[in-house]
Amino acid sequence: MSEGRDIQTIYAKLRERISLLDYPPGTALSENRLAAEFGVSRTPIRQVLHRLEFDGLVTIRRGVGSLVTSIDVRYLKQVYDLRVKLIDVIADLDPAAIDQRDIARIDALRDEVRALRGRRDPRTLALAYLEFNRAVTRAIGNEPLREIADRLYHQTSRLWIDALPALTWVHEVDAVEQEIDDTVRALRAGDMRAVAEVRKRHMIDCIARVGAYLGRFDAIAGAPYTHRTPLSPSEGGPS
Amino acid sequence: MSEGRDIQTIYAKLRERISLLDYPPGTALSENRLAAEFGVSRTPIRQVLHRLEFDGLVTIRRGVGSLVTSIDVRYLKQVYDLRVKLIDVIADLDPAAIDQRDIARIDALRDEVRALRGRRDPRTLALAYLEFNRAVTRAIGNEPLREIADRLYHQTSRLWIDALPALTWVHEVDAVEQEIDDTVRALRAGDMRAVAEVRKRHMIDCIARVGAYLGRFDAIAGAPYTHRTPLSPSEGGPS
DNA sequence: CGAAAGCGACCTGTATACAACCTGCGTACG
DNA sequence: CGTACGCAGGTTGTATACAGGTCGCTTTCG
Repeated sequence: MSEGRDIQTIYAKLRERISLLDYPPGTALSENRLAAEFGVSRTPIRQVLHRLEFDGLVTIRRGVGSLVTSIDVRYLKQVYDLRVKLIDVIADLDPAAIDQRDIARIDALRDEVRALRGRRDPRTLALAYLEFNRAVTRAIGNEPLREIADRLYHQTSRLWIDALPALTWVHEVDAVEQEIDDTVRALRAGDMRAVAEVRKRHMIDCIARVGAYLGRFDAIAGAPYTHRTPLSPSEGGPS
Repeated sequence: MSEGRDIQTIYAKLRERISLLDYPPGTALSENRLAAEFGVSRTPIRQVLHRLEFDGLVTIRRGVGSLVTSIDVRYLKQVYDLRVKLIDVIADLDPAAIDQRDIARIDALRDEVRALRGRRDPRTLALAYLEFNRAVTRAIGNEPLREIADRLYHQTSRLWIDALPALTWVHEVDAVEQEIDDTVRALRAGDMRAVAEVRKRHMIDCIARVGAYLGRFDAIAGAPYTHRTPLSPSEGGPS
């Protein structure tokens, strides 16, 4: 059916589905079902699932299944802290040559996002931001750092997307559009330091907004945040 | 034969063998041979090899084999630059509680290293430094950063070990002993900032020494460094 | 004698059969 | 009625058979 038969394509598709919450936390990803969908055997599917487990997006439990991980705020707080620090590192190390087509693509994304102002469509907004992030990440010259940044982004992206329905729609759209606009301007000026500052500021702002939704994200140090459709009902208390 | 049948153990063993140059660059790691050695089938071995490929320590080529990667100086230069920058990030983020046993272990390692001053044994020195690094890495409180630091270290460790025979033995032993000594002192004082500074300084010094051996490591921007026993003879020119 | 084609041994990639394991439901028993 | 046991269905883990590919040696032909 679906014609993405090579492993890398399958990996990219599944990761995007998880990142965009097409597979919400707790979803069981059966190897047999995925194998049937992509027209391959379990073997390459297993390979992909194990890599997703390494990425922290899936938990494989023998006899149970491969489950999309819950959004662990305690852990993601660490990832966010790290990502903010890495922004400076990205700016300090040598940047890559920026492809003009990437800049044009980002420019187009800004218009796409602006058009979403009147239409509440969290998934499309999230997808646009994912593409924006992908283009910006390509500007990281240090190869290992580029891979690390990509991995860390996909770990945290779900948190914002999950919070989207509870946040003020127009506010979020405007924030994304502004970030894209500021970034495109800094990219055109060739000022990677400015790009870094823009990303850092917007990331911190985003953390603040999501944190307000979660109820003091900063202060969280104890129990992990369980998704609204949690896997383990042990947190739910007696019914 | 070898009783490390679980995947994690096999992974750790193979990674250490590669890191310590027990498997020099270009070594062919046959799935069948490894499966026989560890008493398992090809399946778990494949899983380990693919993870090692993701770590940049192995290249899997269909029809050829799983080959230990060559020491690519151009790439490792990026890794080194990144690791130096990450030292500061490690110091900025919250540290983990340091286990007193780790400090004691490090203290013991210093004596082990000192004893090596009169006996030229690169592998034992490298193993000691690997253990030292492992203990220090455990002090990184930020979990994703801890994993990243571990991964990056194992990518670069081979470069120094490979250069060891060409460097001044006593000089290298003294450098390691001094780094361990300085680190243990900073750890006992609970000053993570100082630990970071020590590590950064020693890392930069090490880069300089190895760079001298490679002939201006800093200036390298072109062809990758091919190991003395290179895999692809395409670099050798016409015979 | 040289070069090229062919073949064989070995390798990884994929598919599949089987083993080990977990979960939930039905049933039987206290 | 409640609890505990057992079994059935589904899941991942492992082993293995087969397909596809690469390399080097041998052989054969120019």
